[in-house]
Amino acid sequence: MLELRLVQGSLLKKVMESIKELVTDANFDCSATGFSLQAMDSSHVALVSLLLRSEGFEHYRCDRNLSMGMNLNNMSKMLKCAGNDDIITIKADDGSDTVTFMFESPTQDKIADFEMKLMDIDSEHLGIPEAEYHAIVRMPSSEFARICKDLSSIGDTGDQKNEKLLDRLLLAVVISVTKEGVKFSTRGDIGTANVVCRQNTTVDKPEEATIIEMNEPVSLTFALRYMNSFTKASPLSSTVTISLSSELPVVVEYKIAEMGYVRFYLAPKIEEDEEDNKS
Amino acid sequence: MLELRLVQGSLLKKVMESIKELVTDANFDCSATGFSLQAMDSSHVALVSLLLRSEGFEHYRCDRNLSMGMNLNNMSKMLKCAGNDDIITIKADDGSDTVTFMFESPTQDKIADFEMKLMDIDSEHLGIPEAEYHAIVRMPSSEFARICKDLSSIGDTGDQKNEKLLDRLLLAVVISVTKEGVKFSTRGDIGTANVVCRQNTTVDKPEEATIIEMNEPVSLTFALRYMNSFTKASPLSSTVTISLSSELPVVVEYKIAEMGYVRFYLAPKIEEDEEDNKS
DNA sequence: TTCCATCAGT
DNA sequence: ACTGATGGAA
Repeated sequence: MLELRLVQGSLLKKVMESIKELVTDANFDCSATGFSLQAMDSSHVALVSLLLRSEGFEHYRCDRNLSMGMNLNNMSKMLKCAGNDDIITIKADDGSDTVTFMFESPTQDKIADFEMKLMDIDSEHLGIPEAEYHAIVRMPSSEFARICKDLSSIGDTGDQKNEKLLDRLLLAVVISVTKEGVKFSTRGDIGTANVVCRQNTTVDKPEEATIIEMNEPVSLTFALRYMNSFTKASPLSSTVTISLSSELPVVVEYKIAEMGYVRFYLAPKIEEDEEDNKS
Repeated sequence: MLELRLVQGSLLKKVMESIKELVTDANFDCSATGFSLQAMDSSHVALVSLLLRSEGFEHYRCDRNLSMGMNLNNMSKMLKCAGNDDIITIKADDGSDTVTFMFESPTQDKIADFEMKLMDIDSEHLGIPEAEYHAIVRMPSSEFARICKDLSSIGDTGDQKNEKLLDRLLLAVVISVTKEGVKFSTRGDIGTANVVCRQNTTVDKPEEATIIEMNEPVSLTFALRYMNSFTKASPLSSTVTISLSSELPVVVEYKIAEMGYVRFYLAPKIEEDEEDNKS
């Protein structure tokens, strides 16, 4: 028997919006600790890790560990039927092959329940080791999203030809961190772009700060399209944390207030010689 | 060496938005006087003339006259990466085939630079003679935009058939000026429309006035779709000036505070007989 | 291409 | 606080 009651239902809606572009099917794991998910994106390049701790739920009952395979598109469709102020309850009976989402309007005038079939999904649960990172950048999530979007537009010729679409998929961003700041760079058909954000802790609101913790300078290249996908999680948190080490996947983390986080992992591209890039 | 620093970067963003629908590629001319552009629209019917005087820049360095061919779509993409409060600097080295746009956030915490390739563009620079106009109308730019939009909707059947699209392209507006006011008229599928604006100088704010300077009455016909394109410049100025003479192109001018103007020139349609229009 | 949601401006 | 506009998703 599983019954998880989440007063701030919009959180769950936002979580789904933030990961469903990347992941189509995934196992949600429930334990006494919380409600979590770990899944590779469909092209097996990026990894998504979600945790909603049990303490964040108004009511959390999970008699035994349970792994529920869901199609995230279908789940997202159901969650869209919940109002933003609705209380969401997730229920599953032992041995059942379905899960039920229940939505209560704030006034209790409307109560909806949606039942969805579960799926069997193979998945190796990767242990993700804690690592020391060369550099950790914390910045406003909106600013990070804006930069990723701006840099994408540089590689976007507006051309709808397949060849150009491919370019867009391959467009890379170089993220370089020094003590002074973090630099995002790209090179596209119409030109090049560099955006530098200086460390800045002297702002009115702490969530507007850009904070850099650096042990050693680091410069890594990533596929920009994944970064852009990650920024779909911006509504979850006003800040984002980007943790970088050479030869390690970058971690882009959005904390979920009182509950946990969504983390995205992405392996860097191996830097090729300029000549190779040109060819 | 060219280096132009514009504190109110949003001006340049607005300028681009106002002309990029009409012109796809154009030469920007830099001289000690200022930063200017003159270009025909892609169908060679309308002419755009832009001037940003050097005095309007916080810093203006232009060692020698320079003509830089740019694709306005790409330039516009880059300028969209600038925040509305950013300071924009345009830079080009002598002999370089690129131009660099630099954007500084007001707090200086974010500095972006975008480099764009220049193009070779043939263009005859037309000398535009100063002329005496039969009538000059000054009115709020928002009102002019609203009228053009409203009149367009009369010719717009909402029908997406090619035949109807063609109608929309050919839809004409008659602008008639008398001492009493200015009249905008059109005739479309669903009916006819006349909007008369009376001279009116007794308003609270000068930018709300409608002022008519008239030497002799004039009535001219123009393609409405170009007028609608011109009104994209409305964000640049709260007033617009429309200068009319029979047999001369109309001039639709938006002044740019402290800096210059954007002017649009459009030749009148030769009035045909009513019968001919119907056929 | 159309519709919806989010953001900015009034 | 409301409306319009723009950008993203279906």
